[in-house]
Amino acid sequence: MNVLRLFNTMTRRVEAFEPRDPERVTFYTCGPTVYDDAHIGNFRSFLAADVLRRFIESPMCRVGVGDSESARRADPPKGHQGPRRVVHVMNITDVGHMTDDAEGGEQGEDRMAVAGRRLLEAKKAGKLAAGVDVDPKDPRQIARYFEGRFKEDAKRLGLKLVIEAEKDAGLMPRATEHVGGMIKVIERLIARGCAYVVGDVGRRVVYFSVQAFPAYGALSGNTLDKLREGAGGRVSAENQSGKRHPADFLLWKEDPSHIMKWESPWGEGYPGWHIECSVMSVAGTDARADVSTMVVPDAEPIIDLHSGGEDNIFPHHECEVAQSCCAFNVEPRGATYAKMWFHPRFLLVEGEKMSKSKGNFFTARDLFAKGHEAAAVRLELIKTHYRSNANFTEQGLTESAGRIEQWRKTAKLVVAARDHEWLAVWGIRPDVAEILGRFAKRLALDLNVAGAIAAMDGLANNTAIRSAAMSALGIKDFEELQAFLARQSLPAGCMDARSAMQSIENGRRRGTFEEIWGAIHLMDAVLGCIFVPIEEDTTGRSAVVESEIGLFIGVEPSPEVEQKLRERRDARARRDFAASDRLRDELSAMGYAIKDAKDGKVEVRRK
RNA sequence: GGCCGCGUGCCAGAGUGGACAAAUGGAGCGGAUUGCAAAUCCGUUGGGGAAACCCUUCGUCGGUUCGAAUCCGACCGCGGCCUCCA
Repeated sequence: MNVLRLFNTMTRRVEAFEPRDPERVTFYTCGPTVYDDAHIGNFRSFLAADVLRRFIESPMCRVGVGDSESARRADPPKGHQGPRRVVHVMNITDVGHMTDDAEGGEQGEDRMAVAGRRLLEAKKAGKLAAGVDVDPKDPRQIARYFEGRFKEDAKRLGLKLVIEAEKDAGLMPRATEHVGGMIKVIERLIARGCAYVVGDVGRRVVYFSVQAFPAYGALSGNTLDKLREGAGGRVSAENQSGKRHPADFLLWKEDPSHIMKWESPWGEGYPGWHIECSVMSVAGTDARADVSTMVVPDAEPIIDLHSGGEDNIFPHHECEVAQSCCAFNVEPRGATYAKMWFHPRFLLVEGEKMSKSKGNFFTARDLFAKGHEAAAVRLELIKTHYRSNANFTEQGLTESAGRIEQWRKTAKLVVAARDHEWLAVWGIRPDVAEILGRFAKRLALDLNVAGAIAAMDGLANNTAIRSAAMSALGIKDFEELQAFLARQSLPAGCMDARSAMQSIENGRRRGTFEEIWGAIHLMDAVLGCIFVPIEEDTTGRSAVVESEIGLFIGVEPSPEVEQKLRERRDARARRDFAASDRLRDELSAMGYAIKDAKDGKVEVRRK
């Protein structure tokens, strides 16, 4: 099996992923600024990181252990496969930072202040949900409010790290709780001559000196000479005063009048935007690390993997590299901070840039509120290669929902038939090992999720398997199948990898459906779309209410609908199909899709 | 102006030097089923041929190669960054 290869933004090549310790991979993702609800573009990036971390944890994944020399010689290292943990950390940026961040946070209005104003308006308009008690003047309360909402959305979308963080809060550190560490790191940077203080007491500013880090620009291609060339008159003279180089960026700003402020050696003020990630990536991935004393040998990487949206490449990640290497590496020259840089691209909606004015701007909860299941949103957001501009469409969302329904249909049949030998029943036996191999191979080559989905289809969207399982279970026709599917439930989450592997092995040896059951779990542990926590399915689409004539599926029964169904039944009984069709059209106009079922009953769904 | 990613069939989206007329899903078409639908199942979807096979396709134009959707160059288009943004 192939070693995981990814496109590394730092080297601009697809290369083998070689964590320092293959049994414990450190992964840092730049998280949300919690001053508003996260939109689907944010989640596309977070979900790409989630799929990657899930794959790295899968027993199907092999990571490189060779030295970088062997990686360079296209001589693939044998790799490591086996128990592996990913320490995945995502920060919460709850420090405001500026809306007009011209020079790294000195101008404009604080984001939390903007959010507060928006909340205040919502409160006045009565748009805030009942029971929400946020003081729009308190930035910390605002941040907590949106942080809570972010975590709710993220959990429903299956972001594993957010679920883990409920038990281990260190995995989602808050910037406001690490200001002390930031101050320590800034002090180290000043001591090493990589940062300097300008201005008089009362208005002091600490800048990072980009000239102290020769590799500045390696990540984005914006090297210092090119930056100067490209500077299109956007640099305001006002903010340049005191800087040694125009690209120098803010580490600390003394400003006692700011709405969020902390004591520091440079007076009361607030930290720059980039410094928080340098601190939290270390603190989050290694609880024992102390940023005030930590030293990383030579130019070695500090963490294995770092992800963020493509807009983060410059300036944010470029600055992070410079700060972290200068603060922690013995030899900052040539250091890269993270071994692998992973940057998912932006999302288009209906072929256009997402924007509020175009009306194609969606938060995750907008979609949930419209009745879309989180798993479908997840699949739609992960299905396109992370380095392409994905196109999110209503049609695609419907397709993804349908696909998941097919997968679950097979899963329900297979779990019920798991002890049956199926070779004898139907004579069909898909090559499970081949399918799993294909699944892993595709993901291993720069995280080809669409290819992995196709592999999943090979098992979970396979009518031959379904037919065989139906035979094994004695399900004879479509009606019986429907009844079976309504009864049969699925477990809330995937089996752990060990049990899944055990099932595959047992099933294979005994020639039972258990092999497929295990394989579906192993794959869904990465994709995360089939087995979702029961409480996630809040759309109620599986709830069935049975009345004398109707089977209301995910729909509240209403006397009006019942009446029309009865009229239609009578019309059909006297073979008045014109009237019957008219009633169906009327129901359709009301938003219901109907389907004649067994015993003269009619299934009613939302269109 | 500088730096970076992407560009595939009706749609979405794989494929990264030969097994490619191109995975997988959707949509369409034909069939089974249905009063008609829906749902489900089977087949099919560049052109020609009964068929081995031949011709034209993977933004455009060139190049490398025995051979390219796949590698290189230029151009065009989309997206990102150079100001906060996933």
